[in-house]
Amino acid sequence: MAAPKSPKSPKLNLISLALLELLDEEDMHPYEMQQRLRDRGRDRLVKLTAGSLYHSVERLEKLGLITAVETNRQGRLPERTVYAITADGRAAFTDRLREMVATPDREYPAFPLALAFLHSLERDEAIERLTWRSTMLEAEIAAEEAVAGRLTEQGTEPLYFLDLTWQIAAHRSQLEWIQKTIQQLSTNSLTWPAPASARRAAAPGEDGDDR
Amino acid sequence: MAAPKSPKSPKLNLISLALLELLDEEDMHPYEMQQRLRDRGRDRLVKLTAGSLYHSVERLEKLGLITAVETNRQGRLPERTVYAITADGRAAFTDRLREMVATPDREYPAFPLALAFLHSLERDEAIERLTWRSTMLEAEIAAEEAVAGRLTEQGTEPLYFLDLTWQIAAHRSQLEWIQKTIQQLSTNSLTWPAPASARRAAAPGEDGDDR
DNA sequence: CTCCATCTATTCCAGTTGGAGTAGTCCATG
DNA sequence: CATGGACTACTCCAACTGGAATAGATGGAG
Repeated sequence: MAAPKSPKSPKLNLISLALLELLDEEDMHPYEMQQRLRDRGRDRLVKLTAGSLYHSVERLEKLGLITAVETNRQGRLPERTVYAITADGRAAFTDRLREMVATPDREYPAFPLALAFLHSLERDEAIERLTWRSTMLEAEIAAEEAVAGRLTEQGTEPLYFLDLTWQIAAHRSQLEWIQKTIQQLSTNSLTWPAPASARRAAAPGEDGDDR
Repeated sequence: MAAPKSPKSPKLNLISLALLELLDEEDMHPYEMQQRLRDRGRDRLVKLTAGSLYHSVERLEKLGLITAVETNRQGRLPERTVYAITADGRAAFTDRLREMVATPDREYPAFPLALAFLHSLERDEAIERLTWRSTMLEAEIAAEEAVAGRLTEQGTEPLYFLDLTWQIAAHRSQLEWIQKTIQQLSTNSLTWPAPASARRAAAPGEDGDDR
């Protein structure tokens, strides 16, 4: 039973995982995969571009996780190759999924770095920008909650949109943190230093120098 | 205005931003940048590899955001080129920073996708894996809190480790969500469908939503 | 004084990614 | 029945990433 997990299988990326799931339900050709992923809204969880998709399909085939089962052509349109998942493919999907569930991945989002540098802005500007961010976040949360509401009304099992409830929870917590921080900055309970960066007013195209 | 913000300046990536900050303090050569970034623990916020670093330096130079000011060599070691930030570089740094603070970036972490697929594991295994994840998260939080505690004792201004407090808050909220979800799964208040072995006959109707 | 591990410093290259391009079909419009 | 826009279906390529390789320097153990 145990497919012996080929020597050094490279970690499947997100697109590959999404593709394997699709092919587990039905054989199809790459373009159809793209459409289906979009229809399911998977493009909110995975960066979806033609280039990467076709490349991933190729790689999955080389790894033996999927196989071409048929090629056909309509008129003079480019040839379409229909792929099917293999037993190894199913195994690889579950393996990778288990791993992704169990282990937090070291990822590098931009915002923490921005926070690390926040002190190089002026205090007032920092507050302003953070406020902007919190507004956008509020909008995002509202949109997500609308979707979640609709799904619930339709009677979709919550298990099927765990990703959405996760996102909502994450965004709510982020929003709270930001609002709390704005508050602290405004009341000076989080103190701002003499900005060493104040000497360089980073206005582009400056010619006059500093007083 | 003098510097009309070059036609289509590509978005600076995280390394580039970190490099610009370093060079704003002092001229230095690439290897030193690497060391300093590590010393400051920036490698927690930015994926730091030699390849990307040297490549970024090259690109920054091409963009005119930094310039080589000196090259020297010690013995027969490879030549070191010392770089300095330019006025454009300073401007680009602040611009990008402002943007990163203000706008939440569409990023694609792995966990939400894993959650979207969670139902293809068996219920018990899902619980087990999530429990594992929560344990690792607890460890991470403990480590981060230890660091934060030390910094506070040393009298470092909280403004200078906002990134850490952010991470702690984020991780705490994630931990809570996971624990709550494990709870719901265990008590069956979040119901599991026919297990993985029974392939879904009726596809759950996730509608394509907007936004 | 020689060997080895470790540090200094950079280069190389095989993958990946993502945006742009290509090329044919299908349909509505004037 | 030419014209343009939307859709189908890939293909290409420039840029970026990250791991490995290179190659000399340095300090300490035997």
